[in-house]
Amino acid sequence: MQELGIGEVVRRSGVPASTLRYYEERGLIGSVGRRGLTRVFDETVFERLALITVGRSAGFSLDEIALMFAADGRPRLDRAMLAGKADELDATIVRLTVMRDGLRHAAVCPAASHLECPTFRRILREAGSGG
Amino acid sequence: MQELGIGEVVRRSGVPASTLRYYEERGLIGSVGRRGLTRVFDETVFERLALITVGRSAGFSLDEIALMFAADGRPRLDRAMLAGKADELDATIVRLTVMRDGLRHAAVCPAASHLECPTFRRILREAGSGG
DNA sequence: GTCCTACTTCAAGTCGACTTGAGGTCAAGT
DNA sequence: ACTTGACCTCAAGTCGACTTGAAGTAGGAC
Repeated sequence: MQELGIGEVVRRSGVPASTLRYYEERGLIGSVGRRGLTRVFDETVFERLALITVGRSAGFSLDEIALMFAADGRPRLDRAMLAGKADELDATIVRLTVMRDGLRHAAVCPAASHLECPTFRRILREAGSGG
Repeated sequence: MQELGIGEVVRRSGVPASTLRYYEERGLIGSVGRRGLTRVFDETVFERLALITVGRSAGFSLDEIALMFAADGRPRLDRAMLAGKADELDATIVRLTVMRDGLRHAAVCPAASHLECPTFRRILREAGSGG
């Protein structure tokens, strides 16, 4: 597989070098090795970065994301954890959907304040009880 | 409407008093007034807190959430902004859905490492390009 | 040989969102 | 009168996720 310098990874991923070093330090991405001092990555780093980005925007911490990578070690626990995370995500998706609908409504609602709009308030109540 | 002390709000919302004070300072919730030194809230605070909670888990900053409340001031801009936020949310929801599917798959996938699983990698690629 | 560019380390700084702690007020109970 | 408990303010601390800056190295162009 092709070897990549950090600059190349920065260019192709848009992730700053400082962040890449930080992720490596945290064990989220692994450089293949070193050529002298400088890190050498391979193509798989982009997949990991994609997963990190998506995971972050899903509200997972870097530690949690790191756990998802841990292929070695107890796979049993790992898989249960993944399913758990999927459930968490499901709940989040529901809440976001409610929020999105609320915003869409508020954007066209004639009420002076969104908090005075019955529809918006109902939506909020649902979000509060459901989440 | 019924007047509530901060302790009551804490009990019914689960939000710590320190956080309530902080939100008030940031202009996210307004106490109705003061009775002596102590803050007095009314029932609408729960709706606001619900919106804040949902908004936070949707990845909005407190500043952004504060803007959503601003009923006064240019309503035109406000509504466009709300629609924009709704679009952002839509994108987020798509990404989360992809992530959730990826996790669900990984939870049952027989591959040793999730990164070796073709399905998982395809899902990631989609997430990366779509996000 | 020295300049440039791309990399390196390590410590410290930043930012958002809170939390914690010290010290004070006030009303009610004993 | 005094203690208790719920509240207050304000400054400082914490935590996660990075970023920034200073100082150094390694390899190629001139």
